[in-house]
Amino acid sequence: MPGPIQSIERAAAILRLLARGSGRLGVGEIAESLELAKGTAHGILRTLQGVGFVEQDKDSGKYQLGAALLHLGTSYLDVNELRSRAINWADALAARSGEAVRIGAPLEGRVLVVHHVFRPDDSLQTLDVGTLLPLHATALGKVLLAFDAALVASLRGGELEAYTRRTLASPTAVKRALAKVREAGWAGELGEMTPGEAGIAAPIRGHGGIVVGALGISGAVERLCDPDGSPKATLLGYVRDAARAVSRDLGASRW
Amino acid sequence: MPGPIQSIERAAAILRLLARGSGRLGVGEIAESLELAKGTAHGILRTLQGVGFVEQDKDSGKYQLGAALLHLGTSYLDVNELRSRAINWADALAARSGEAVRIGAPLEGRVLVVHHVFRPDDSLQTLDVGTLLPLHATALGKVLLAFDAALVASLRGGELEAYTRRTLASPTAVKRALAKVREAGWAGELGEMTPGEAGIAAPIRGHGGIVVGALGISGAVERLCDPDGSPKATLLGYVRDAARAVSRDLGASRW
DNA sequence: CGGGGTGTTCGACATTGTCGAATCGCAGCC
DNA sequence: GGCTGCGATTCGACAATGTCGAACACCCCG
Repeated sequence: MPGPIQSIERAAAILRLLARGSGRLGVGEIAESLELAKGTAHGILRTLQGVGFVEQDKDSGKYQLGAALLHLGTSYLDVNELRSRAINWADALAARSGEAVRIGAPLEGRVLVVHHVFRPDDSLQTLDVGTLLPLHATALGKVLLAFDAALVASLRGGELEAYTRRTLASPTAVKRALAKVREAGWAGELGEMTPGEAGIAAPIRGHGGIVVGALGISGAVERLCDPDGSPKATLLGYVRDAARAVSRDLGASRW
Repeated sequence: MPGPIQSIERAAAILRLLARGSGRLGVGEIAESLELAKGTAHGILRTLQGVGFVEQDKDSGKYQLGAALLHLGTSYLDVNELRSRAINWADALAARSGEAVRIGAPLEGRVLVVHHVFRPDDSLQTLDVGTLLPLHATALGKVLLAFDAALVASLRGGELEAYTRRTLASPTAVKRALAKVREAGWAGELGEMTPGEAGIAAPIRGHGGIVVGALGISGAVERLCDPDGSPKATLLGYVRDAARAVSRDLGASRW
C-alpha cells in the first residue's frame, strides 16, 4: 500500500502555513519553513495559484490564501452533519439562555467552531465560525479532551499557553480538570480564555456514543456563574438539554 | 517552463466537485466525473483525507469536504483586503439604507460573496459569505461583468439560467444591460434572481482603477424601487458613496 | 448462496515532481 | 546612473513518485 501523495501533502502544508500568523509569506520563507527547495515551493505555489487556492500580492510578491478556499469552507458547512443537526437547538439555546452559543469539533489539536449564534442583544460581536480555539482554555475544548484520549495524547505541555492568570497551564492541572469533566458530564471555564468571561459546554455524541463535538455558551462571569464561581444551575441544565437533543438527532441512544 | 503540478490540480478538481450538488460522492463517481482511474482517484482522496480536506462517511463510503477547509476559508477572509477595507462602510451602508449589504468578487465564473451584513431588522436571514451567486442575474454580478471583458468572455450562453421570468437569459440581453451599466456606473436588478427582490450595486476599484469587487444592497422591490421600477435615488446614492469610499481606501484615485 | 457493484490494494513503469544552479527583476545605496 | 544584494522565477537532468490496470475485499440484495 503506497503512502500518501507527497505533492498534495506539501500543498496542504503550505496552505496551513499561510493560515497562520500574518497570512502573507514569500517563496523563500515558505521553502525554509517546510524545508523544501525554493524551486519546489515555487512550483507548488504556482499550481495553487492556478486553482485559486493562493494569491500573490503584485507589489510585495508575497503569497496568501486564495478566494476559492472560502467557497470550499462554506460548502463544508453545508455537508457537516453535526452542524445541520445542531443549528435549531443552538438557536433555541441562545434565545433561552440569552448567551452566545458555539458548537465545536476537534481539528489540528484545537477546537474548530462550526456554528456560532450571537448573544441575542445589540452588542457588537464577531462571527467565530471557522476559527480555532485552544482546547485547554475553553469549555468546548475541555469537553472534547475529556472524552478523547487520542486528542489528549496529541496535546503537548509546551502548547498549554496561559491566556489569562486563570488558565490551566500545566499538564497535571489539565488532567485533573478533565477527570472532573468526565465525572460531571460537562465542562466549565471561568476567565481562563478571556478575563471576565465564562463558558459552559456539554458533549454532543454520535452513533455508539462517541463524542463528535461540543455545544456551549459563553458570556460574562456574573451572568453565567453564581458568586462561588460555579455555573448557574438553570443555564447548565439548558446546555445539557440542548446537547442531549442534538445527540439524539445524531443517532446517539440514551444520552 | 514546466506546467502546473498535475496531482495538485486533480486534488483541487476533486474538492471543487465535492463543493457542488449533494456534496457527497463515491470514488467511482469522482473517477468518472474527472476521467481518472479509480486507483488514482482513490489515492488522491486518501491523501486529502489525511490532511483533513476530505472526510469519508463510514456507512455509505461516500466522500465529502473536510473540516480543515472551513478554517482555511475563514483565514482567507482575514487576509482579504477588499473585505478588510469594506467592512465598516458595509456596516454603515446597512444602517443607512436599512437593507442587506453584500460585497462580491469574481470566482469561477460567478460572484463570491466575501462579506454580508444582514438587513438591520428582526427577520430571519442566512449568511451568504462564501456562497457563489450567478453573474447575469444579480446586480453585483452585472457590475463585475460590465468592467471585466475576460469575465464576459468566460460566460457562456448555455450558462444563462433563468431564475425567474425576469432573468436576462440571452447573451444579447446581457450585453445590452452591461453597456448601460458601464454608462451609468452602477447596476440594478429587479426580480431577476428572486421574485419580489431587487438589488443595486456599484463597482469597487483598486489601484489603477481596476474593478476588484462590487458592493450592493438587496431587498424587497417596493423598498428599493420607485413605482416605475428604477432604483430609489437616495438608496442608489448611498450605494455609490459607499463603493467610492471603499475604492479610495483601496488606493483607487479619483473614483 | 451467488452475483453485482463499489471501495481498496498492489506493483510495474512511465511520467512527473524535485531541486541545484542559473537567471531575471527590482529596489536601494553610493 | 550604475552596481550590488536579495528574492522570485526558470531550467533541465534524473530520481522518485504518481498513475493505472488488474485483482481483491466487502457488502448488499435477490
